Amino acid sequence: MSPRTPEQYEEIRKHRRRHIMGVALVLFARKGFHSTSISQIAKAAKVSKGLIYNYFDSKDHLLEQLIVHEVQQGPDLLDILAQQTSDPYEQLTLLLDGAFQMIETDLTHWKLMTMLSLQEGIMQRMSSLFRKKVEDGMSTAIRIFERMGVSDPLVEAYLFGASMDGIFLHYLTMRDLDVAYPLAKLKKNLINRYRNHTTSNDEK
Amino acid sequence: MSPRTPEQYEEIRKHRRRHIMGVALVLFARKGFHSTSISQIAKAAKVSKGLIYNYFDSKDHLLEQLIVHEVQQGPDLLDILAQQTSDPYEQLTLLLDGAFQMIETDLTHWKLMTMLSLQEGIMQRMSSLFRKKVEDGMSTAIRIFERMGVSDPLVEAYLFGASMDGIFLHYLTMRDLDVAYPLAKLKKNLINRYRNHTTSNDEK
Amino acid sequence: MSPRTPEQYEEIRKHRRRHIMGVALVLFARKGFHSTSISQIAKAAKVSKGLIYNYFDSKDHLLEQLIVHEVQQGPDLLDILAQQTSDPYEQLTLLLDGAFQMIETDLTHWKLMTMLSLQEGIMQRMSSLFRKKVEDGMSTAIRIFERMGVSDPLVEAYLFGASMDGIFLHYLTMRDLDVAYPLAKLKKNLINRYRNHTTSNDEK
Amino acid sequence: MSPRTPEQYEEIRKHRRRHIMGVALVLFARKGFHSTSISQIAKAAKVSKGLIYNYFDSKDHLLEQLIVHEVQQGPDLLDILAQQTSDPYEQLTLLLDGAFQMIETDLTHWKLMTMLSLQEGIMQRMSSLFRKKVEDGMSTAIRIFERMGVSDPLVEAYLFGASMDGIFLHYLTMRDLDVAYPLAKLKKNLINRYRNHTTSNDEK
DNA sequence: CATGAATGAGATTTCATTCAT
DNA sequence: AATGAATGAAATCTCATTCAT
Repeated sequence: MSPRTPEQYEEIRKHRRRHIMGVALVLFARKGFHSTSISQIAKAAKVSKGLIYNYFDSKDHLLEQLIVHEVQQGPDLLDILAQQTSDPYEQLTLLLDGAFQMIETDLTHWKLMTMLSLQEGIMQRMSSLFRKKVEDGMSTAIRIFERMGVSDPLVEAYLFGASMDGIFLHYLTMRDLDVAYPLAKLKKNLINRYRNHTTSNDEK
Repeated sequence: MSPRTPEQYEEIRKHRRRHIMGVALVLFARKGFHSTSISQIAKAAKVSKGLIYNYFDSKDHLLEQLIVHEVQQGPDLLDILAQQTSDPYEQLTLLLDGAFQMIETDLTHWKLMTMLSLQEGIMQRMSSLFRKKVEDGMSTAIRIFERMGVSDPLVEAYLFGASMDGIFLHYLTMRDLDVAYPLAKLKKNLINRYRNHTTSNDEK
Repeated sequence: MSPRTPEQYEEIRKHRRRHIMGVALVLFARKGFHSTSISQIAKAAKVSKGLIYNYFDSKDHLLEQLIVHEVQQGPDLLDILAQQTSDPYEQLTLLLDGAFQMIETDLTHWKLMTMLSLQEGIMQRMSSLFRKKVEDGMSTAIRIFERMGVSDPLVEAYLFGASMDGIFLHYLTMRDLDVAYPLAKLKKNLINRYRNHTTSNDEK
Repeated sequence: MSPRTPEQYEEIRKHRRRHIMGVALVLFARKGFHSTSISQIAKAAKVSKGLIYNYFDSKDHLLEQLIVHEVQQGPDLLDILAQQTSDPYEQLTLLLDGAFQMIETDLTHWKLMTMLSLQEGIMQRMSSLFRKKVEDGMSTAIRIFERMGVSDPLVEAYLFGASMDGIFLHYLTMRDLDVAYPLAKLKKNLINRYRNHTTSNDEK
């Protein structure tokens, strides 16, 4: 009879908002932003089209919120793992473990972000957000490689990051083509590669 | 003013066709398939909308032709390079050279294909085409690594491929964010890495 | 904390109702009926959307109530003024004074009514209401001019009314274009014009 | 077989454009801008909704074009008439004749412009256009009254203009309420009023 | 072979109105 | 009595595709 309290409304809004964003994330990641219509999102989320506009100003805004959430979300996997141990090799191992584990659970996020990053004009709007994120990640990785005594930690970090994303990319592609991809073996190989990396690239 | 021969007409058609495909490739790669309209392609190609339908049944068909052309195009960079020398290390060096050179010229192709491969329902239709392409590339790479005496050539090939695509991906992303990316250094590092790879990952 | 009496409730309702109508009037007059949404009215009135429907059946009904109120409101400025003095010239002066004073305070009402009267299908519904209002106003004005001895009191009344509304219309338009409008001078001129109007148009 | 020449296309476009604008003008003037949908315009013009967007970027743009056309259209009725005779009284008579004749033919234009001028935010965009138009009209009128020896030509011009628009406004309103309006009599009265205006308001 | 006007299906967006609380 | 989340119909707008010329 009496109206809901502001807190209850707030709660409802938060839930619904998350729900819609979750559904949109999956659809955007699966079919791309432009090929996903608001109608499809509404149907998948079992809400009306109108409601989505109650929560987001526009389709673009919905995407933007999604991106912001994604970027703010990942509170630096690197940082967290780096604090669990001080041995850089172990840090790397943990990092790899984490990343390869994440690949299964969070592939949707990764896929969406990668798709968007390839599309002109979408990421640009939020480039500052990203630059920060990228720089933070890189500096952590660089520090690890520094302490491993790698000759050129910066390049090593770049290469490491590229390998990881390349593996993700191939994994995704292969999966869509129904071709097996030896994720586990690649992981083991990468770990081995850095086991006593201290000397691997320095003989020059 | 003599009427053109059928052959000349044929030639003109082929030309036009290629021209339209080229323009479409660039636009698709830049803004994505769905965000590029036929009108935009027509305007960019300086032809009428109607003419495009004279050459392609539909927008989807245009994309399909683009993909087929791309796939058939690259007559295995790997193969070609592999024949220039028999020393596997040199082959790898040439391969890297070729790839890093291509990165500047053919990035558009790579970008489009990668975007499409992430988008559900587009590549699936042509999956057989791709599987073949991928398998061919892989087997060539595997052979190189085999002859270099790497312990697990298959995994090495996968990793190598992933690194390359990861580097491309990062390069593109960074470029869009106006951040410098040390392409040259990465290349040198990769070459060094394989210089005497024979022993690098085998100590286990 | 004693429960409110039914009378108090009634009072509150009346108050709220008027408040909403007042806010709606301003918004309708400013942006037009169709460009003003119930949400905007609710926000401006600091009540919920639902509450508005508690007081008015629909947006159309709200407008209708507004019009009825407006029409019934003005209990004939003309009549009132006419009773303050018996000299027709003084009556006219008072009328002009009143009208030009009202122009600042009640412009919103005038604007809304004029907008609506230009819009097909809105006033028609209430045409009987209006006809009455117009006829009453006219007959009062006609009587004044009659007693001033004007040769054609009816036409004079029409012309007088038209001048007044024309001035309002121009004043509003100019104001929106940030152009000064000599309201005071026009008023003085009008008064002068009728000072010894007895003879002004009769020489024919 | 062969495509139409650019000139033919240009002709088609011009015709259609005018046709759509004509239909839109009538509907906007009748029901107001916001209450008229593109669908209604399309249906009334017997074209598809899409075609309207082929000619106008948006509904707002259509309105804007309409306004620009209207404003540029009337190439100063005042100016034209002013040149037909040098006697200011005759000029005024011609002007009144012209205006009262126009009232029947061009009422739609007048109505639309008046409605729009009352609606905040529509005319503002084009305020410079209007200011110019208004100033031109006023200065011509002022010059006429100057030469008639009126004591305050500026105020007289304002009053004259206001009377005209007021008459139009009332005429329209009355017509919609199915009440007769003595247009002809008002015109005659106005003409008489200025016949020997030279002395009418100056006795003070 | 070539053009671009025209269509119509479907996308995005708005908003009056309902309803559970 | 009061709230604002939720709906759905209708509006604006886009664009692949057709077609007369």
